[in-house]
Amino acid sequence: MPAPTSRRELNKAATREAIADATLAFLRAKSLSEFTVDDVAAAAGVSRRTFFNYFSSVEAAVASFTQNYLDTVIAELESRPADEPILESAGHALSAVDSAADLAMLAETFALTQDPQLGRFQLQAWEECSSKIADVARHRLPPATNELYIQALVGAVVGSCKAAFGVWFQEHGSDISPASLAHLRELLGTTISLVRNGFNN
Amino acid sequence: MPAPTSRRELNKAATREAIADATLAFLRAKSLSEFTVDDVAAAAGVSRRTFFNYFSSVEAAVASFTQNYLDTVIAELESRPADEPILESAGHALSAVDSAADLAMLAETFALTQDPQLGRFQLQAWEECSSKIADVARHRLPPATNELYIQALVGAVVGSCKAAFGVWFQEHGSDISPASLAHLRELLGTTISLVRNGFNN
DNA sequence: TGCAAGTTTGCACTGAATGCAAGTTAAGGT
DNA sequence: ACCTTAACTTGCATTCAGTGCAAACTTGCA
Repeated sequence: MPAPTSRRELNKAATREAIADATLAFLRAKSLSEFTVDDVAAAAGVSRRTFFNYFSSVEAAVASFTQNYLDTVIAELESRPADEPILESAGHALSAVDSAADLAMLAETFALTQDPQLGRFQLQAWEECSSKIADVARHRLPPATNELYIQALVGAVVGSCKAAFGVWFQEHGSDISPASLAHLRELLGTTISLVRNGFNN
Repeated sequence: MPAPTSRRELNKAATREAIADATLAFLRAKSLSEFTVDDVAAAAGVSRRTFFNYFSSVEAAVASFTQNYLDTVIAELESRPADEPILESAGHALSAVDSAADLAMLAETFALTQDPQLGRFQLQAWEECSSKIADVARHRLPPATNELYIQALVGAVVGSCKAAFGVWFQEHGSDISPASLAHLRELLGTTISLVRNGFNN
């Protein structure tokens, strides 16, 4: 991936990250209603107006972390061989993304989901993810594949894996130790195979 | 269900419905940014402040339709015999709710989902639905059942059925004819059996 | 009838979100 | 190095969302 890295791009990316980070920092300390966009903008060293040039709300700023994580998984999925069974690819893609940073973020976003105001935006990130995965699936499955099959498959995979992450988070909180990660991978593996082989065991 | 129907309750329910209906009426004609809460409140014959006593936003008001539909399905699910296999119960519950009014609403909410601002709230309705179904499942499945199994199952069922509704809507739009409804039921049936028997056919 | 509890409303206030125009900064050609 | 152009940032002004509060009004009940 030859990043089209002009100076402008770099600045934008840095600003974007600064804003998102500042937002997250506030959320670690306070709830949504206890700080304002002005606070975040100031902390990120940027004007209020610039904040809104990057994100349409504080909620959207936090959701960017989840989006990043999910996009990474999707990139991983796309890089799998095209003839691999798609559920197997999914399993590998999920296992491949396990850097501490990524997963710590994901765990944190699960914690944030407790606030429905933030949860909405997280859900939307997953939804967008679903539609991107559906695109990938459409290209990988035989061309004549039923649209229902594709969409139901993606819905089931994403829905159940999200649930698996939820179970993991409920048990381990923000614990990112190797043991915890191994458990996560096991949960995801089990889930994928349930989807593959059916829930009627 | 002995409705605890005092006069107060009736008034509240009527007001709530009036507000939700007025909101929907505006959305049929205009997009979110083209009218205000004041407009809706006026149309519902209620003050702006009262609108907010019932719903925290226009988006939440529309989402109430989806919530109602999903709650109906859940009630149906709960009324199934406790020893019926749970995926079978799910299939029956989905088929049972097929009044034209309910499904027309559902189709409409799918159309509205195009606006992400509204979509977020719809997603949240589905999410709440998932957690309610998980409660039901926890009571129906053997007590020792793995939490992962429960959550993954519910995630898969809800995720794939939502997808099935999406496919149906994409093909039929707001067509509520018997033929269209038959097709919907077929799509849902196929989806449930995919979840039951696995996507790896 | 009359009191207690539940509801509606208006008012006031904070802060989100967006358009616009003026100021800054980077990119690329000369 | 200089200038032009396009991209980006900022401040300002405006509209409207959302909430707390207190005063009016309804309903439930003794």
